[in-house]
Amino acid sequence: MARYPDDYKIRTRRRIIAAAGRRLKRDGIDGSGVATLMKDVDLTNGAFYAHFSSKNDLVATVVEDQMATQVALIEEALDDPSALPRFVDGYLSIAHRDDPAAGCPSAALLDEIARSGPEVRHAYRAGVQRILDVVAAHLSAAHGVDPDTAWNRALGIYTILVATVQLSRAVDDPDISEDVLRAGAANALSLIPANS
Amino acid sequence: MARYPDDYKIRTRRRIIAAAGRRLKRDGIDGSGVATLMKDVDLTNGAFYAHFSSKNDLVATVVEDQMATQVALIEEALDDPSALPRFVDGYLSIAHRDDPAAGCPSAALLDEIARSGPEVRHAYRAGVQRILDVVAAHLSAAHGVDPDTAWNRALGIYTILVATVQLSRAVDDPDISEDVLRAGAANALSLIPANS
DNA sequence: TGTACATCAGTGAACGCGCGTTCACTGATGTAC
DNA sequence: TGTACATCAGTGAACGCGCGTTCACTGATGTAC
Repeated sequence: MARYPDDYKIRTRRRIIAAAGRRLKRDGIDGSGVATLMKDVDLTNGAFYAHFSSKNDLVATVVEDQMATQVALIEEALDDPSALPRFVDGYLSIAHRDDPAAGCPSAALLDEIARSGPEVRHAYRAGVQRILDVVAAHLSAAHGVDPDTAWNRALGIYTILVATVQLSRAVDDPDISEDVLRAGAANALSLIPANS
Repeated sequence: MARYPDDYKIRTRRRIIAAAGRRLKRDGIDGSGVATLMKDVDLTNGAFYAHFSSKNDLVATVVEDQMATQVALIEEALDDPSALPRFVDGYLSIAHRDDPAAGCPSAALLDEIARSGPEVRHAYRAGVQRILDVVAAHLSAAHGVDPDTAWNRALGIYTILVATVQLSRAVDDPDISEDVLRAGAANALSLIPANS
């Protein structure tokens, strides 16, 4: 029908979403302009509105996509009973701290998401619920945590991880930043019972 | 010497800093323009540069001021041995969740501070260190926590509080938001040993 | 086989607007002589 | 006592720029007949 394959446009859309995920996590929501986002995939600003109805539409889509990626990543990581402590160490690594663009959307954007409109916050909530469900299930299955308290425990670990990375990025002293990461790991691990 | 009292200008400066603290926590750093910040204290944009050398200068000053306020607030709150759990409940209250402008700067701005320049991050680090010192000292004195681990423990409580409030604001479902606050309180309290 | 038209992803200029910052100016008060 | 000048916090218009969004247009391909 046209010179483009059937999935050409949707592939471009996916490229925009992926690149915008990195850009938003690096520069923030308010800090990323539409023209820049399109330049990241070698397109011009005008083409943006053939793919999204507004910047807000893109942001909500990106948050949904980023959270889905995070769910998949966690599900894959928690494949064996000793996996959670390893995941915690990776999350609280210097590599993650120094590369927000490739990292967790919550650590990079949570307070900006909190200031966003209903679509963005809806997408975030759906994602975070799935993450907490996965972690809670793992805590029950692999660590013998009472299912009634597993969700609470998952949330404790989640909040420690997110704010620890935020804090390690915000602080201007490299030694303190590393201390923060180490302390965060100790605290997160203290919420994980030894394997049983 | 002039029609103004000696402290007139510095009082205006303080008014700007206080109003900007509320505005930044409500709308974010990138979301708050200089003209709006000045309008908040019934002045025009031009007068801004008689008080600050740049917007960045103001933001660093505001972060310093906000963190000093937070330190004072915590020092005052932790006056007796049973004070910390009460502070946790207040921090994780619906009132705090629903009023970012009057609340904790970390909960409102931490990831935007992490993206800021050295001046802002320096001001933040100085403040957060004092907060952690105060909380760690209280944990040792009032809860018998080993001084070697008190700082770690303080950081665990701090990160749970900050990210829990961020999360409760980001989520679009009121029931889940309240569950998050409750779970955050349970987790934070679990890091505080019973009084001894 | 040739020509007219349809499809479609993307271009790039333009819209009005708000951004951070600069600067000539205002107007009220004080001092000098 | 009157006048010229200094001080000072603040005004408000203007600077160039980037924002989100719109839209007439391009150019390559396909279909119709």
